Amino acid sequence: MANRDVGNLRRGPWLEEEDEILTTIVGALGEKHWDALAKQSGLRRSGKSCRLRWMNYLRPNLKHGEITQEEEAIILDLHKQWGSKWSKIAKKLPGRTDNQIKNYWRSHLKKKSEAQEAECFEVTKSNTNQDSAIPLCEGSLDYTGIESCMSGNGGIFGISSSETPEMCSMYALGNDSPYESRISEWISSCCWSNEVKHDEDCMGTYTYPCFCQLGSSSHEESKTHSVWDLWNPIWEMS
DNA sequence: AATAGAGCCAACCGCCACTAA
DNA sequence: GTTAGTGGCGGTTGGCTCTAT
Repeated sequence: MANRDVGNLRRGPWLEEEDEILTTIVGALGEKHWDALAKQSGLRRSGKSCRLRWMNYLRPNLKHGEITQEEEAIILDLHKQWGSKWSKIAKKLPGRTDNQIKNYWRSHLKKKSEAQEAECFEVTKSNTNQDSAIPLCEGSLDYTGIESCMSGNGGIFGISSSETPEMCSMYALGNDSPYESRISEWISSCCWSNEVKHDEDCMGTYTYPCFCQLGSSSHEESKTHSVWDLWNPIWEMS
């Protein structure tokens, strides 16, 4: 990466000497007032650049090694819950920066996650002779499917099976949607019912009877997936 | 050995929120 | 209430390294 000086400011990779100066000045002045700190340091760097270098590389207690399997599992799980809230996820992984996690996600986990997402698609062309399958877990939600999947215990929306998909949609998108508070009830009830098999921590994958709509035909089958995959698209839309 | 393509990651950019004047 | 300054965040860029051909 070539240095690209702009005006009086240096850009591009940091030199060892610059790191030493920045470490010294942050030690003396603290992690604040980055613009003033940058000027006082004599570094030809912007305050933003100094802050970024400190936060992502020089800060004490940062972990520079590889992401562990435990950390990877946490990232995957939290990304399912929160999406690309990297700084929020980073707070749960001491020593890791949001930038590290973001880069790791893009280069290692995105494909893995997408592969898991693909499992959500009801690809049963051979069974139905349909050319296209309707994804129940993607952004364009099929509320009929969701309702059917989730209504066994009242559903996370608080609907009964007699209510319409439109009502389901309305609840999910409304400001006073009850799903957020009901989801924990739903999870706990599912965990202890015969209807849904659960894994060890009750927050991972579930197998539940699922009513699948494929084009004009439909069928019923068992489905194993994370509850968050059903919940997140709704959360993002609300 | 040379080259192309993919993957990785540090750094930058632009936007937004917050705060003080 | 408005404006300017600042910090924080997520998305993007681009150079370096590795791997396959």
